[in-house]
Amino acid sequence: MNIGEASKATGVSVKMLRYYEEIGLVRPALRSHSGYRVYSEKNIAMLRFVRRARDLGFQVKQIAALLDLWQNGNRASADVKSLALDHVRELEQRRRELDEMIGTLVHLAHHCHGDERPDCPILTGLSAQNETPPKAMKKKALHRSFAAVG
Amino acid sequence: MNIGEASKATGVSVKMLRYYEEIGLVRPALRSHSGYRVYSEKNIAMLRFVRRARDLGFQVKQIAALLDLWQNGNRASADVKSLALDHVRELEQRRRELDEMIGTLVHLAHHCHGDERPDCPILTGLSAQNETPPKAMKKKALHRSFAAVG
DNA sequence: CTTGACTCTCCAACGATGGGAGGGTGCAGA
DNA sequence: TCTGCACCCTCCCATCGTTGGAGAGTCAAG
Repeated sequence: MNIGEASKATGVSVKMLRYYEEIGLVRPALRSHSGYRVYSEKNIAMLRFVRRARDLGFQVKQIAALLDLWQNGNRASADVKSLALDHVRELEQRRRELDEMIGTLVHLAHHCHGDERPDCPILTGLSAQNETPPKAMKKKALHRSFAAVG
Repeated sequence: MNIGEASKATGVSVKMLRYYEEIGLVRPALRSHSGYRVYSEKNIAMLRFVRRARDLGFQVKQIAALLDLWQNGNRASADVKSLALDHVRELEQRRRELDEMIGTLVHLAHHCHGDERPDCPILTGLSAQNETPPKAMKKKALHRSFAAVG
């Protein structure tokens, strides 16, 4: 199977297939006589696994750990569950942050008459003296990103 | 006010202060005789505004629009409200996606006994034949990131 | 004058992804 | 066989917001 077919079969873009190989998330694919990557059904299954984990918001490093467990017959399901639940907690944390943002914005927007007049509580709220109104934001820096590709 | 003090006063890191200037989000700061950036109270207020908008998950481009509105006395509050509500919708979309991930993961984890045995429904769920179980993921690619710095 | 804390600019990295250039390959049809 | 097209290869660059460091200059206190 060529890389294009593998891409269609897994939902992972050609670019990402090469990238995952480059960063060592998956083992380098075999090559044809002319240097084309060749994928087996086993490879395809693994890549589908990777894609689903990405869809669930796992980061590549976490997926590497999951792949290890997946391929290791001696794993304990507790290890997998622990990884998964750690991730759930992280997602829930992000969710709380989103909730807070949404709440604040909705609150501000609710007090904005939204007509042609220039005075707007959203802007005055944003330029208020203290913390982001009305609740304080978390203090720890964080940096998250995720993507779902279809 | 030097850049370090401005950073403390606004909660924006020194690095980001220079970056925001570089990308044109804020006007270049005045300079002292020796080339140090000097910030006025007005600058500080503007930077606080920027930081709060970032805390609310606005992207830099959106903040630029907000800053325009903030500084433009002739703005219509409807414009601000519209921007804010657009953003709320985007945040809500992200939240739905998070919810779906969390739901799927919790469902999988719930069916995992989580002991020393190797068989684990989380892994088998991830390697299932079809879409990410149990619900299909969204099809459109998306790429989001946010940060809160304290 | 030295020392340390600050500042400057420039360059690189992160994470995951997309885009494109410039070149080789494989296969089908004329 | 030649041509053309779709595919593949490896590079490099851009994104977005942010951090880190190197190498050099500046400021103020001791």
